[in-house]
Amino acid sequence: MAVNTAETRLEERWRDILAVHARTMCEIDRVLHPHGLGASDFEVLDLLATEPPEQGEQCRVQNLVGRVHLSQSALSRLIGRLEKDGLVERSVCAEDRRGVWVALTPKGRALHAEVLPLQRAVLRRMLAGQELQGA
Amino acid sequence: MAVNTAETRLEERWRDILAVHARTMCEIDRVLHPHGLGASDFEVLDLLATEPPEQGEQCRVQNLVGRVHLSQSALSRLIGRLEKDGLVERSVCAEDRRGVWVALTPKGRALHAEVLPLQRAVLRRMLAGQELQGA
DNA sequence: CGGCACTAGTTGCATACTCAACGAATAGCC
DNA sequence: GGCTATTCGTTGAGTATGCAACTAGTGCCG
Repeated sequence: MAVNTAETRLEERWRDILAVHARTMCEIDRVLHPHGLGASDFEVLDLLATEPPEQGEQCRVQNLVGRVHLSQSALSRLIGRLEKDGLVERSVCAEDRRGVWVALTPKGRALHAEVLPLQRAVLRRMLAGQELQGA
Repeated sequence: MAVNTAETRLEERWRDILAVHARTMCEIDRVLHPHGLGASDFEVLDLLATEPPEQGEQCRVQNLVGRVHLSQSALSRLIGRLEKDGLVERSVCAEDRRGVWVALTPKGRALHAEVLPLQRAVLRRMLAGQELQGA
């Protein structure tokens, strides 16, 4: 019975994660959609925006993979879409010519600043009352 | 500063959820793939398997939507795939002929029993250390 | 130099997802 | 009965994703 209980709690916890994830993700998508962004797009923009500014918000694709929960190919295409929309710029990395620098354009920075409060608001709304951890 | 901290914690919590979700989901997929299942497939099988047995593990599609984090159309196609693989059976609901009953076949029940321990193991592995679920 | 292994990023292909539109059955209302 | 609104499930179209294969560049060892 003790084992059974532990199993059940694990199961419940997983269901919770699934539920919170789905609801929040969906809501972020919904809120960002009018601005032409999806949740993953925002994640990348956000990462670039919070890069050490001395880098000029520049970042190797390599650095992004592993911080976003996306395959390398998906990230490549995502950056392609962002570039097409004029939100980021790609440039070859001089030191290692295999690499690609990705940088936020002014437009990208502006859009990020615009939608950041929206995303935060969703987080506050969806993650509140969920305080199972912390404290 | 206080507000800023709260924002940051929210952000961190969201990142945690994202990370745990991605890692666990991916691992479940990896473990289930050799058996021809994905994570969503298992979720539906699991739901059907834990239905009140007096129903004969039968369930309306309607009941499933809302318990899986999938659109109705995605669920419809998923059930289609499961049916094609002989894991579930569809039948029209006599009382409300718009509805569709979905029932586990013996093969489906057997496969569920086979992979359940695998999924549980992943949960134990990935969700442990994330939170000492005390008690 | 030449060759081999490895890494970075992109692309072809197959698959699964969402949204919107649809067809069928039901429920309510006159 | 007949009519409209609603619900249930499926299907069409467009998009995002992952895997595997590919190109290009680097590093190492001979």
